[in-house]
Amino acid sequence: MKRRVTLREVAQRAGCSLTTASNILQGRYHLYQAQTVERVLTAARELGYRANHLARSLARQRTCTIGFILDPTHARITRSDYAQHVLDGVLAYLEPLEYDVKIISPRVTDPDSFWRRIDNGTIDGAILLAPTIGSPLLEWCQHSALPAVAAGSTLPANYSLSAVDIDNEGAMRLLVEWILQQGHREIGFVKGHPLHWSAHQRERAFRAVMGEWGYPVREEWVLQGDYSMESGQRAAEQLLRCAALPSVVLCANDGMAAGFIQACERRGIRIPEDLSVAGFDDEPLIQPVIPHLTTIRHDKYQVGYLAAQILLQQLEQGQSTPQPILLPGTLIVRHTVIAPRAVVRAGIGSPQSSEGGSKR
Amino acid sequence: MKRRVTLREVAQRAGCSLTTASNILQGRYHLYQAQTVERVLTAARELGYRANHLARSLARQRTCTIGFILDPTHARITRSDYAQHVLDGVLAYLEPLEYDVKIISPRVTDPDSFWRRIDNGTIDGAILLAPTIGSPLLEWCQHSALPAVAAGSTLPANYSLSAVDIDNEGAMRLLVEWILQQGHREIGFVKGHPLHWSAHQRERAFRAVMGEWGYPVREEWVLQGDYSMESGQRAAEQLLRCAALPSVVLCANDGMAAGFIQACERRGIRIPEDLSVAGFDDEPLIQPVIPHLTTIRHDKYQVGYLAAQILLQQLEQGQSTPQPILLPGTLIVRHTVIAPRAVVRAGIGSPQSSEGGSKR
DNA sequence: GCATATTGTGGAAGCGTTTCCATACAGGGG
DNA sequence: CCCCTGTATGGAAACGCTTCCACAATATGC
Repeated sequence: MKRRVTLREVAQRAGCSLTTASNILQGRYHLYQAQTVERVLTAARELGYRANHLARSLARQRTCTIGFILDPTHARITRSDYAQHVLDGVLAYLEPLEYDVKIISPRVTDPDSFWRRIDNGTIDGAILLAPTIGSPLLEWCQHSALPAVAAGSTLPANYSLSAVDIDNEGAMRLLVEWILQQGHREIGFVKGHPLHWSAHQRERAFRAVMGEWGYPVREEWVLQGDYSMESGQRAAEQLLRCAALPSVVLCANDGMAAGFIQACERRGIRIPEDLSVAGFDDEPLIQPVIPHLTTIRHDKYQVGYLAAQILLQQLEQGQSTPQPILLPGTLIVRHTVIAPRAVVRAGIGSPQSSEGGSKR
Repeated sequence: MKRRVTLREVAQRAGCSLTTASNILQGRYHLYQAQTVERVLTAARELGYRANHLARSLARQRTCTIGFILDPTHARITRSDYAQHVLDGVLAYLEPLEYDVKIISPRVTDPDSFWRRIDNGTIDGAILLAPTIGSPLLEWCQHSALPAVAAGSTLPANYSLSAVDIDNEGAMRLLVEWILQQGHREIGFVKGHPLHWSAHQRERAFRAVMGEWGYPVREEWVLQGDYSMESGQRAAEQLLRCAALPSVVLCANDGMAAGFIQACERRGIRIPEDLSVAGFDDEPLIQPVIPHLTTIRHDKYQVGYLAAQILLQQLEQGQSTPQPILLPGTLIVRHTVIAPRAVVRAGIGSPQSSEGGSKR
């Protein structure tokens, strides 16, 4: 393993100083005679010189590397589809800018090594992947000087941290309003994982729209889930024990919708003839299972892309005030939601409160 | 953004030299008086000192970071399920050892910047994710001094590069022999992507076992695919145009098997009553779609884990001779393969050539 | 012809560590 | 009392690069 070529050797060969070689290789040609520039450039080429980023980073006091930090409370999160898309977006934005991405997935719990693991001087900034409620990441972030942005979680305003996420509330409003417009009034809801902000946001939007339209939420139809397929199944089983059934059930994500539908069909409930079901996320992995799920689609790739962009902005023009960015979702109408029996071809309801439900 | 605490400040506060502070913080307590050790340690704690890895790397001439390098010929590979599992394994092995992982996904084609992108002094070694045939990665690797190991591709012997992969040939032999033992003789095959070594290995094993048992391969039943679901569908459509059909079709991966089965069912062919189908990979994402697919399972996580292990071994005890590691697959018998009509409850064939087909 | 810009170049001090080696001092054996 | 060994510590040179600033040499203005 032969030693790497250093700048000193290039300078020597070109017969000039380190300074000159450094400047020229950084493209500051105008400072020097064309002849000198030429000499340095050929020397570098002939020796196969590649700058040592480590030394450069140390001298420049910036590494051009950002950390993609996985929340330790998720188990093996790289396995999640979500993480992948976001990472893809991050890479897509950062690659052309010659920024590197370091994956950090702290598995230690002790706060000291945790901290050390993340911020040891090798990254300029951090993208926190979907920090959950009470995550040590957020705690860390409050005390750290390192610029950071959260990707995939909309944090409450009291965190002074930029965040990029899909607009959970807006998208859920969209869905609920559409459902109401279809004539549904008896609406069930399967909640997401209680440690995810998104779960609360989706539920809150559901309740808000119901309130605005003046329809009550029946609590026995609101079921706890945790975003997993199995929890969707459990929710279905629980719901089917109720005396009366809603006409539609909204699941806080597609996975639970899939589980829910499977469990229903196993019990002889036909979807959508007997019961309408809607999902959320338009998860491509779910599509082969439940091909016709009516759901909300949003762009996770874009979340990563924008998060990277925001972070770089912060790096370049100093810490700006944290701005939350919300990406809108779109309603994907397929075939698991139909109008409820009672109102098929009858009058369709409209909001009772004057103007609450406009989309952002 | 206040400056980081440096070693110098710790030394100053502890009233000792840089050397002393450095040594003590590296745990070389025995060199110093207990009192001094104590002073340095508390000084560091009080100031919240964290070593700058950059400077350390420069001084030590190793970065404790390895690159996880995506093949530029894959588009957006982070999206593939395969990559995720391997990455997961890599992280799992490297995290406890305090190694960092840098994701590098070169999107440039020009070989110079490509090279610079990968090896700029910031990584000690590289894990190449499933390099494909003719990939620039392999070309790079031949000329680079950086230790590297390929994960997820079994390279031909002339590449002097360690590789960790699933045992494509062995696993396919397992499957084909089992299929033959079920009594099948008329066997179709859907090939994988022609730029993946695995595709050739799987096909080669299929042909080898057929040869060893003395049964011909009917070329009109050997169809080109590319590992995608769609290509499985196309293969089915093409096969169904043949005058005669095989009794079983082996697809080189689960995705194609899923597409194949869907296309068959659409045309009224029942699986497995009319036609048996086997997959390969036991892709969890496919399972919800085709729950009962008979297939081969292997451990991608382990591929990453071992690749990382091998790489670190190379780093620590110098470049050893490249060793290929193959992880065995296991046969998962579910319900998409049944004995062919003709031989149900009849005599079962056995190898004609004496001893070719033993598992490795 | 002199003071003043302008242009091209290099010296040297960082950046924050590690580590080789030297030094200072104490104690022990002759 | 001197030499040797061993222990505790610090000086200083790396590591490879960037960049501030000074300097020399030439060109410009009056």
